[in-house]
Amino acid sequence: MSNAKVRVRFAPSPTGPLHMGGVRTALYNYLFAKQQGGEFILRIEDTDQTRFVPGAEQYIIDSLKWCGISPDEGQGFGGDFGPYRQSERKAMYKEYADHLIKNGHAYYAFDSADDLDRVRQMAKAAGSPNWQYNHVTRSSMKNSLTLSQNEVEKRLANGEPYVIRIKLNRNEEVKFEDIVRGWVSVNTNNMDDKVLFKSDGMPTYHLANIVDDHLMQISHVIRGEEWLPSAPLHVLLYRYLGWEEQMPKFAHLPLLLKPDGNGKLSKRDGDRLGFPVFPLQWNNPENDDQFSGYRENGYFPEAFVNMLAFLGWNPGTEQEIFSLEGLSEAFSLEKVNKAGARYDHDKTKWFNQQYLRSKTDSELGQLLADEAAKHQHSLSLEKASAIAILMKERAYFIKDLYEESQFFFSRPSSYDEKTTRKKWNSDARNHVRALKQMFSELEDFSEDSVEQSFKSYLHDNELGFGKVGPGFRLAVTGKGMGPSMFAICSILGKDETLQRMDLALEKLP
RNA sequence: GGCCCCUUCGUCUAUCGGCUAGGACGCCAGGUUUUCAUCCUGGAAAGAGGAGUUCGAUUCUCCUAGGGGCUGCCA
Repeated sequence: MSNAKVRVRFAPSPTGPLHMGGVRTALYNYLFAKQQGGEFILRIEDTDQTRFVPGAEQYIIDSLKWCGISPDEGQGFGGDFGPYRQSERKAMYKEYADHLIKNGHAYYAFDSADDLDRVRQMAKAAGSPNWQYNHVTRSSMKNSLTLSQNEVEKRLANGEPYVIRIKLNRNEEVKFEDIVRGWVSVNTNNMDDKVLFKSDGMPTYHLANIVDDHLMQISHVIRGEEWLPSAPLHVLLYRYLGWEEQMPKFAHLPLLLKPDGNGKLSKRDGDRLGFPVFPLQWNNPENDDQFSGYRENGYFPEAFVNMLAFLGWNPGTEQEIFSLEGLSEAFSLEKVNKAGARYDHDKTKWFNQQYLRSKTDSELGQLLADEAAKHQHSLSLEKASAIAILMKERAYFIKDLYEESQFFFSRPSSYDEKTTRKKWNSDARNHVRALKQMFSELEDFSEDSVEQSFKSYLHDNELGFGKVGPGFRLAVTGKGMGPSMFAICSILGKDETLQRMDLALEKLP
């Protein structure tokens, strides 16, 4: 490995919200950078002005921040290699395209989009589905290879629209070593003369990405597998630009696949299958499109990140719960898998549950109190913590914690129908009445005290727990199941508990 | 269609020529629990197929099949 400083970039295009596959790419870049003591850079690839979506760039920045993987440098984060938006670097690219023309590795092409369309249609009709602008077809097109120099200069002087295409040699094997895949090799006969510079004066991704990576001194290009087919083209560009010695190392990541059926995870899968595919909720300002986000669905960013890290990578040990720091220590590109990873929503929920349980009681209490406040329930931190301790084993999300705790906040407005039918009878009614009498005489209404009192009642009357417990629970909480009744009573307090018992005696049949 | 990449339990994965193929999620059963949840124990569940290399292949090579990606003046 070279001794150059590690600098990696995440280079999304602001054409919409960043989906979880993109977040994972960003995460792997971040982890690698942190582990190597390098820098993680955010570059916005907005060379296609027709696909600009307002708010998308901010969404990307907000998403990275929420995940805790903020770039060290880049759009929105400052740095010495800016600007970090390709549209603002527009003026830089032409010189490199010109350089390629001068050294014979690129040429002007004057074919209009309509021309190309027509040729492709004709080729298709003739049974060839994939017409390419390449070393054989370029000789019958309008470009600086077929037109006289005079003609070319005239067209340029007249301001005729043109693009600049790379000129590929025929039958040349292009090889490079990918960190996750090993040697990859493609013959130029199977590649085409890609457009490097568009007629609107903007570079295409291919040119911009090489120029910027070089200028920004990027050491490793870590990106999705969908870029693998164009990697050889990029290698050639480094070569033709004279930068091959400083060419970054490549690592092409496996794709995230949809949980059902085939294909890569797409933005519509979430709504279809009932889980978010985006980190944050997205409301498209231009139409009514709305996509749910992990944040809004109550996921902890640590859980989301932990889950994502394991989709395509694992540390080789049996540890699965990792903090961000832990991940960056354990991470290695060599242990990234080659095959696509199918997203598993159950596993994601499990991760969230693990993180919920790992919170301290007071953290959980605070989160529960916050959640309750959203629903106009004011709750002391002390009480919230007590409830959280009791309820956390049955929650995946904070909102579960809140919803399952409803009976603490308000008296039963109804009673569980099944439990009423099965457990509420004249005996149950008598027990509740007797217990109420006993409890009313208790000075100490702590969990232990209530339990002791309750158990002495059972003992004195030679009753089993099952004879009295369910009716008691039903009376106080309206439910047929839940955590320890003694703890519940203690949290509710003596007055409230007694009043609820009264209420039940009045309302239940 | 062409090119490239990939292929271990349902899913995420471990194994870097010699294992009863391990773990996690989910699922099932039993136990603990007044109930539910938790927790504990156990269970079902896999190296696509075919050749070759080798004393020995999940592991290396090739072929086939299957899956995925790319195939735009999109990234």
